[in-house]
Amino acid sequence: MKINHIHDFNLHHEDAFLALQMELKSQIQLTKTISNNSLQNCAGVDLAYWEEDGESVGVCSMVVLDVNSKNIIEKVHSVGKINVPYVPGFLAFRELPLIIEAAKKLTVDPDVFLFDGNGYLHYHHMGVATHASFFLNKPTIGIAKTYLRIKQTDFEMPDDEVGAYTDIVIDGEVYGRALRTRQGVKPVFLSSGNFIDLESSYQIAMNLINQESRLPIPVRLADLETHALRKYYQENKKLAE
DNA sequence: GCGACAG
DNA sequence: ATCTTGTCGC
Repeated sequence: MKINHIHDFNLHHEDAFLALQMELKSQIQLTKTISNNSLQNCAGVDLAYWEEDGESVGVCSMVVLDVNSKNIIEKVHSVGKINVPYVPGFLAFRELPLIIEAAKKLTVDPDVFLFDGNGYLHYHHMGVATHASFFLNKPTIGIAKTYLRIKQTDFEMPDDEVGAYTDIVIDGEVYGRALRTRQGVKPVFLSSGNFIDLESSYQIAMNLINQESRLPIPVRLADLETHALRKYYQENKKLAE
């Protein structure tokens, strides 16, 4: 698929990262409603890391699912050296290079991308799901497994029922939801990435939950895929020595 | 010094 | 994210 060129990553300092986040946050659009009926396919995105010759290496995999049949339409991935360290609030800068590289390999255009991480639920509304949307030009949704505490605001635990949620409100604004995707399992933290509203994000995410995981199927599959790919690359590395 | 900290 | 064993439950 075609990728927007909005900026490169030759900037490696937090103040530059912050300036870029402030610039992009003004372009976020969270009013669009997207119904499950209008959805054809949905992509899940995740990364895994390991060390190789003292360097950090990562693999990003995208799994595209047909929303109706729940069948896998396409799988792509990218591998490469990771040059940016993880800093809370700046995850996108670490993961985007491989995300973009993987997206370029897609032959289908997913209607929506689901990310392992936050979107609007972020210090500056610029989680990886939101930031990636500017490159992908597609609606994105963020699904984080642990809570990112913003302005000392804790989340309210939702009831232990499938689909139950509590809005995460900070300074009077709804950032996202603590969402119980499965009964008896810890909630996930849902937020819009971009080009979609929170309620649609919720409906789409819940429609992709099965008994396998608390994560939407495409994200879960991408998660499994990155682990399998890491194992594959590490074993090939050993064979090469 | 201590706690916080998406992945 | 990753390092790791057993263990409880469907």
